[in-house]
Amino acid sequence: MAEHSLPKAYDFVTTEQNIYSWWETKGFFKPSNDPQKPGFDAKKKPFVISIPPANVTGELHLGHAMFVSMEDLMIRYHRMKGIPTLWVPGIDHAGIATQLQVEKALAKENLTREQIGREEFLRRTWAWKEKYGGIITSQIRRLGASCDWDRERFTMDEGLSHAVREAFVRLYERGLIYRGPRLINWSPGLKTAVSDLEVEYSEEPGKLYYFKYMFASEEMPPGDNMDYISVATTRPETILGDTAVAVHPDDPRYQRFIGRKVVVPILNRRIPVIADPYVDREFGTGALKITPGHDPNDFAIGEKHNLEVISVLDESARVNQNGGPYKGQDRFEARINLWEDMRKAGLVIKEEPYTLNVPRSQRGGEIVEPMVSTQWFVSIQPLAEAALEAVRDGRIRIVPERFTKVYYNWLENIQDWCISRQLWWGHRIPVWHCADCGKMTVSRQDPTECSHCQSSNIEQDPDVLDTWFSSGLWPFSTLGWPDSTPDLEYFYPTSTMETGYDILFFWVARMIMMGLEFTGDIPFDTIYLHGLIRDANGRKMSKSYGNVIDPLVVMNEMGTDALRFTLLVGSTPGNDLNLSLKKVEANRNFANKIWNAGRFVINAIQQSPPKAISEPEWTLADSWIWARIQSLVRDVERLFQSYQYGEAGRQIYEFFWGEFADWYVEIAKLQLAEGGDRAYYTAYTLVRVLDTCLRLLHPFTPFVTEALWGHLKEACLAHSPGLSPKNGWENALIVAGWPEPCPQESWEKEKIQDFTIIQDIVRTIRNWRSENGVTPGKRIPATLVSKNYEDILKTQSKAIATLASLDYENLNIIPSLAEKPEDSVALVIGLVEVYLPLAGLVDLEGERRRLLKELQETENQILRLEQLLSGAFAQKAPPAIVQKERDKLAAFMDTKEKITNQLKG
RNA sequence: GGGCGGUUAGCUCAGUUGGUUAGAGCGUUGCGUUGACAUCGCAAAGGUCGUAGGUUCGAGUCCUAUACCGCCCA
Repeated sequence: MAEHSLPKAYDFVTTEQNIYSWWETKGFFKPSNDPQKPGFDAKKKPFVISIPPANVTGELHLGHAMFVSMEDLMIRYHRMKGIPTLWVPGIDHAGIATQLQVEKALAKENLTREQIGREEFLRRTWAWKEKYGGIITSQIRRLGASCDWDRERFTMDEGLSHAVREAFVRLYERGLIYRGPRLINWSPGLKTAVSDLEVEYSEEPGKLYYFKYMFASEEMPPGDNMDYISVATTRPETILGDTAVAVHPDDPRYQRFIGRKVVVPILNRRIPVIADPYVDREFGTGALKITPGHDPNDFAIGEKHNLEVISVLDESARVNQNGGPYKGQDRFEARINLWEDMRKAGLVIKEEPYTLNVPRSQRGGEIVEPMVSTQWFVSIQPLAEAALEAVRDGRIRIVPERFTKVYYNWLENIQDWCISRQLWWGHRIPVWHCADCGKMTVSRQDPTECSHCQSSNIEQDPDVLDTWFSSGLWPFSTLGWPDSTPDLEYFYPTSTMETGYDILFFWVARMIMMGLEFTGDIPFDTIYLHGLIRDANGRKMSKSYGNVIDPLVVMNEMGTDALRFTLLVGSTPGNDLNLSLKKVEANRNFANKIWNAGRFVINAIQQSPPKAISEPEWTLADSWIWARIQSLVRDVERLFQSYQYGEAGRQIYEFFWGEFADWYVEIAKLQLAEGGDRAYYTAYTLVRVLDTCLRLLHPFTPFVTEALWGHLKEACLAHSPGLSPKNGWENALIVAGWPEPCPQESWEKEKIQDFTIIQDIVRTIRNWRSENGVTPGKRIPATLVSKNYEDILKTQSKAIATLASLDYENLNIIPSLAEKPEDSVALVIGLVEVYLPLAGLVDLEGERRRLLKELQETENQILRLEQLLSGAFAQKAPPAIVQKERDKLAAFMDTKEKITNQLKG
């Protein structure tokens, strides 16, 4: 690349592609200390992240963009610090989602999976995975993800499948896995159990149905004219599965009925009236029908009272043989028909509008049915205890801290984990049922015979495991567990788990439970949770709203760096981010700003002498920018250490644009024009500051910084090697050293103060010019008066003149002035007075009003400060703070005097 | 019902050991382009930091209560 021909605007399209493949082929993504390579040092502590595996069916969305940006930032930061860094990428098999994709393809051929059989179905699914599984990883690369692709894993890999089987068998052997009928959430559409976490409750309008539960006729006590209990339900079809009616034990309305029998409508089964304090006397009629087969609360009551559990629906949620005449009807159809029949039988009392809490599947929204079903479960209690302890005792820290409470709350109330799914795509449960003795064989290797009776008449359990079962093993299975591989030995436990707070339960908690169980160690010491990304107005992105932002489109239009910077800087830990394209646009501009500042610096290198003749004499601007960048480095380090990446990014942005580009670069132009050593040392400062900024920005905006850094390095080496960093240039910015903070030096504060005065003077003059319509190009004479700062002003006269568009030939700087110059306006900036000629530009009356307004404001401040300093503040506040306020007061007094004098004149 | 978060400029949001004139981006208004950058520059207008109490010399920041919005769990 010819150094003279950097394009005028940053071209992210070609840059991104070139840079990424360069990084990858150069092996920069590999850990610098690798147990698989010679020279490995086991004593160096690595920094490790295992990626939250993306669904193999997935298309890149902003959630991916967020976690990749965040994790890549952490990885790049640690890598630049010289820490051996590993980021393990991978994808998961996404049981249901993938199976649906393949079934959809089958449907196009008019086939179902049942028709082609399990084996053929799996063959096709693997083929599908081979074809589409790489899409998501290539998209993750586009985001700049610096993961070690040689270590990429898939949850259905041989190795990870091995880990899954080992985990299952170990839990089984410890007695923590059991199989049995329990009430679970059933998806009638998918015909599988689904996780409690995958059910969402939505409020929907419905009805509350009141009806009569008639007492069994043979029990009618003489003289009691009450022949029924009225009961209300939102789901009449479940009446078919009722096995009791419950009332509150203290409810005087019903106490006398407890223990008697009532008759299930239409079916005529006899069921008892029971007493249970769970019943809410205020709700409905105060009497509750109990359907243990189709309601979780009723199931619990049923267990307590030893009630029969009747399931009245089949796996498609049609009424089964227990539903008498309604057999074969869909659950909603049966609701209507049963209610109609009850109306005919005189059992209906009334219907009321009622807001239902409908359980819907996260996937597709179908209404989930609580059903009794034989499934596999993990006894979660012992695992949960250990997982709680690991966070309680501080071995694992959650950022932001408030989520620890959420974590505790969930684990303290956790239910046994239903791990079986009635799918074909997934890890098949390693249990074989014997047709002869009926016992189960649980095995790491596929057995040929029953371990109990040696019969070969065995068949593997048809179910597969919940995808989260394999994801839970992810931090260690990806490193080779259960084998004690060099990777596992060195890289485990990993360092930080970074993910969205929405999968704290789904995934993070499970990784902790399983990590502790199987490795005896925590899987990571820090959990960093980011928020969810919403649209510009805070609405959830969804296809039906049409407000989905596609990160690929954004990257195509504005560049990856712009998107990354927006996501990283716009977010605070654990808080949702409202993403607007305007923000991305602003950050695209920032990338362009970086690029152009770089072009300027490179040009400066080329225009300056290749070496210096004497020792440096730093200008005020030089010293100021040095002091400021040191301060920035300190702040950024502090913020990174406390996970405030967004704030760190913002500060770098402000420094780069607002201080380096707006002020230092402008003054540098003058210094460069002086030529000689002045130009050389200015170029030196420009290079050092830009280099430092590029390093600080690299984790945020890796592409533009890497590209520009390469040009900078090249320019220095070609033109003035003396401008290079002390230890020379590294091979690439991605592996360049992170700027290390050093303690503040004594000169820094003063230089910053002095330069701030120059800035104030320039700003005030610009402001005045702008307000008075003096064209920016017009150079005007000026007189600067200041006893205290005469010297500084004199050395900076050229800078002040240029930045404020003053006529340098007619700029006077003097310690004091006997008399106010004729026809001029005075601006007061602290201890400095600036006189500008009116020259017919400004009307005197307007000028007088301006001064009066300023005087008023100054007097307000004096009053405020006098009150402050005469009160308790002066005694109780720290002396340094008080002194600061005293100084301010003195400055305002001075200003007041000056303004007053001017008003006199 | 329990828990958590939010409420700061027209919009979207920063503001983490409390330090005394509250910031940014976008939008609006005015002015400005032949060498780093119009993907820009220089300025301006715009805020009783949800409300009410409290702690403190000092509160956007800490405490209590409360309103509204949102999320999670049941």
